[in-house]
Amino acid sequence: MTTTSRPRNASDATEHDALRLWLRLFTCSTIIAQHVGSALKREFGSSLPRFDLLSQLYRAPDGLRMGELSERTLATGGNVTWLVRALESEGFVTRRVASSDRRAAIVRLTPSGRRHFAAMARAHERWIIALFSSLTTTERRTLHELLGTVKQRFRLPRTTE
Amino acid sequence: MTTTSRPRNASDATEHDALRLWLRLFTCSTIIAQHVGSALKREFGSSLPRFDLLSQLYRAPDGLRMGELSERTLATGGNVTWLVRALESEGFVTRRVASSDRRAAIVRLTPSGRRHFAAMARAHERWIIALFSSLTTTERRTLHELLGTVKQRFRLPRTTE
DNA sequence: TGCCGATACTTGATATTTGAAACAACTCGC
DNA sequence: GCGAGTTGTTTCAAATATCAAGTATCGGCA
Repeated sequence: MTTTSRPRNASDATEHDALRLWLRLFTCSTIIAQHVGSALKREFGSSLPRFDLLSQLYRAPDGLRMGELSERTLATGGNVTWLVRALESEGFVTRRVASSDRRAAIVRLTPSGRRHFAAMARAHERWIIALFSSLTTTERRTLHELLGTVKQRFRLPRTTE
Repeated sequence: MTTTSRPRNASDATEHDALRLWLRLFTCSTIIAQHVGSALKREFGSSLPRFDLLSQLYRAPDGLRMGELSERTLATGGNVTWLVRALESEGFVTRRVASSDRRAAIVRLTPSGRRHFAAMARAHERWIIALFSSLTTTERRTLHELLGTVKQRFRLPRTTE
């Protein structure tokens, strides 16, 4: 069986289009994530999930609940519990019971955590800029918008299938 | 906090541009991966890494070495060993020592593995097409090309930093 | 030959992630 | 106030991933 040339129809192209696109999206994301992740580990003894979690807290001066962290970082609940415990033991975050709801825990950055994150963020920024430097500003914007459309798809109610 | 207008310089825009882009790229990829991964598990008792590995073998009728699998799937060596062992025990792949190099193992899809993958691929294709259906053909092509440029960056020799 | 530095892969210890079940604290209608 | 269902979080075991170190083989060369 050499060079299987099976018949193609019009939709075939679309299908392969979408598949190739997904493959490439996944590859790009994974490569960059590995790149950044290993750099974070090497230079800061950290990781991408930790960085991601800290960055959410950095933007939320009033702290966030575990559930909010879970949503925003795309990590599962159990994972957030685990990450926060580790970061807490290193003194980067604190937890306190919410006054309004005693089930909920509010997580905040400590001053030390804030400094730690700021340092990582600076380095992170440099790496990312370098990685995307092969695109023009316009291209970056286009890419951003197209991905926005894709992402949109997930906010909508379940598709009919 | 309403429209905090802090001083900006020219590079500021670029930086945030790149960061936001990376964040969105990562988010899109992760969401789709979770979506597809859980569907693969639910309907086929499989996972994205397994699917990925099988798809590489599907395209390589002559089989692939462990090392090649590792490169192509972006998984670490140890992980590939682990995955292949699992798939082998389920009868989806076989391993044999390469005749040319007794260190190397050549992995191939079994007929059963081929059928298994084909079934998953059909479903996978449907999901992906649905997920990207909010883009026009042209947009998909543009996205694909832009990501290609980004990916390119990693084939080049180390950047000066 | 016989040794040396690469290579291809596996192993084992450890780290991380997931998913489902378990808990405790909420809310609401009564 | 009292259950019944909800919600926010943790726990625990199983699945998966990583890293470093180990084993076997190779290719070449003195």
